Amino acid sequence: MENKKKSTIKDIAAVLGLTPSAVSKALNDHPRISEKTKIAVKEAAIQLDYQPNYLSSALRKGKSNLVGVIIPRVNSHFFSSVVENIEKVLNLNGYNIIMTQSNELYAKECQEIDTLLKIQVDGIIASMANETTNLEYYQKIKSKTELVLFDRGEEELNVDYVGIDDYKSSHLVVDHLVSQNCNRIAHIAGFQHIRIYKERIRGYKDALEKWNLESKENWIIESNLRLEDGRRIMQQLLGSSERPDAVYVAGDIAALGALQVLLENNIKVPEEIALIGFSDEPFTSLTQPSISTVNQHSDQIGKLTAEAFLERMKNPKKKTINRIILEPELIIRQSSDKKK
Amino acid sequence: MENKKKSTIKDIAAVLGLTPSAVSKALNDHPRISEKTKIAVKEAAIQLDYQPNYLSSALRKGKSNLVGVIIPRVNSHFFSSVVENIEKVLNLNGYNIIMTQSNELYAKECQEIDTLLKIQVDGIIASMANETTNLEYYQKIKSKTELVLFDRGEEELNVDYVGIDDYKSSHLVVDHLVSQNCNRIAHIAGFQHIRIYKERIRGYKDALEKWNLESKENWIIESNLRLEDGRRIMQQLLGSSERPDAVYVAGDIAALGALQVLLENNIKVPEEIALIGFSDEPFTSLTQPSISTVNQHSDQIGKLTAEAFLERMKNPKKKTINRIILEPELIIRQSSDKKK
DNA sequence: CTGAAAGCGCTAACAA
DNA sequence: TTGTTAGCGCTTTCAG
Repeated sequence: MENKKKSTIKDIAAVLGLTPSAVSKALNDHPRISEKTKIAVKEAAIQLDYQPNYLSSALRKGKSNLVGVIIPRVNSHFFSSVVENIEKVLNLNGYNIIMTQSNELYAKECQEIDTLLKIQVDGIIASMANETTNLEYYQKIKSKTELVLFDRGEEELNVDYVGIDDYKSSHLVVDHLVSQNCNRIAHIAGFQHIRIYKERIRGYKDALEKWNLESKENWIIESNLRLEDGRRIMQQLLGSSERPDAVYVAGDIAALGALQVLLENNIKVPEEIALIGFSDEPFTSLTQPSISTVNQHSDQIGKLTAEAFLERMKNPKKKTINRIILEPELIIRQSSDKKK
Repeated sequence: MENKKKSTIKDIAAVLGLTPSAVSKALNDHPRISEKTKIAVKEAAIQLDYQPNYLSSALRKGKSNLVGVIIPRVNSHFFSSVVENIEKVLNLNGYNIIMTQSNELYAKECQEIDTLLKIQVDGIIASMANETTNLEYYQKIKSKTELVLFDRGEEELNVDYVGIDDYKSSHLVVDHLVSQNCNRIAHIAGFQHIRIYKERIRGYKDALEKWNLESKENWIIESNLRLEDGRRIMQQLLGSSERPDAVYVAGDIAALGALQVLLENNIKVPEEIALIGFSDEPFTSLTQPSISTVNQHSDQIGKLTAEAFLERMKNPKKKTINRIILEPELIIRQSSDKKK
């Protein structure tokens, strides 16, 4: 069995008859080291299959160049695309990311935060779990390191944030539904304690008012927006005395559940009931009928979030908070387009 | 602006009039420390909002309790579910995972490997990128730390492996298609240089032979199995002089592309051409018609891979290699079921 | 241009 | 039961 031996700068130093400090400087292209020794050192490093030890240099420098990224679920196109773009930008700037998922659970989120802090990440980029109402752990992050939020973030935390205009999204949705002659529009909403969902509800209500449409309280139903939530609530809406003629769902997965129930009940979509989701998950274009939805520009969000983070790292003491709000884009598909 | 100050065992020691080493022992429940001081230390740790520093303890102990996980793409149900299950098991055993994705690119994979090695992970769990043919970097992992592979793994590397029986999968698929009276079965394959795809091709050929069906070389087309590959190859097959009456695709995404082309050409699925994919990605049940596919038991693979890793950590010198091969399961949906 | 020495935060012998 | 000391691998003054 081969030996799992890792070589260190000491080994390189020994081979070349130098001191570890000289080797360290050579490897880091320190200006006051001769080109000759630099070349020799780098040569030897390759020979010995030298791999720098992050732990020790991070410990010494007090900087790990690691960034923790916490997302609710990895298996969602929106979040994984955001992370991909964050990673792209941060890698170019010498950072590596540690991606973790909360699975929408508060307890898991807290655990992940603690782990990341123990690992001594240089900062944390996060989108909060649905369950999270207690901001204590996020305050803890703030007291120990840098924090930037995207999509699901609360204003009270007073940190840099990148997201879309959720209020406006609802207007786009309602305006479009009205143009399709819908006037009994229900909203399968996310939990009101989360800012983005609250904004979507607020936008929905204001848009209804704008068009002089009635806004029934039992047409706004909050939930976790899982598949089964969409199914359950759609069933509930179908059973109610006053059926809506359109349903605006604050998440695509729940919209899919709602669609399943509609089809199982032989209800024509969009003719009898129109349907609109949120996030532009890829599967929305695969269903029959395809689901109209709102594009959140995950690539832009990822890029801008990473840039906000880098900016914050350069200037940790800056007091002004950066809030970047992108324009949402309505994607009209079969589930809400009666003309086709 | 609040101070981003992290407290250390020194701070705790100072508060209680102890030495750092005593505090360290107390925090780690060392037996030769009195209950009284343990309680006092833990109390003070909470007061000071103490967060252990992984870097230093890892450096000292030569063990980071970090495990690197490299997957081709995070945005695939199969891989994200495997990772989720790996994480579950490893967390229970005191490990944290660092999840990275190669995006199917060899260069990215090498970069991720180097990063993980620098971070001094205690081991790496990986599923290889499609592009990877040069095993040099995997040899490098082996020479520095522990390695366990799942799904996409090569036998020559001679490391612990968890996967399904790909050869048998193809038999299940072909047997089923034959039962549906298909006898001109094409195969949109993965690249032959990857063992699992080679096995699927081998199984496909042997199964055809078993049923005395002709096996045309231009009915086996290798590709990257992306959506556009599925589209392109399906188009090619439709244009060929001898059209198949069934297509077995080695990946669900490519199968989706193939389905799109079939529908665009008004070909009845499964009546004119039957279709079967691979991996049981959730969207396969959403398409119209839904896509038959092969279930790879991602949860089991994740769990068993993590257990194999833990076993290896307990006994790094063990020479015998563990190869765990699970039974595949054919999931019959509309795209291949003519009776419905 | 290179060397000597100290130290990041923590742990583990060995002493006391 | 607690303290002393040395050191994990690397960086960084400060000397030479």
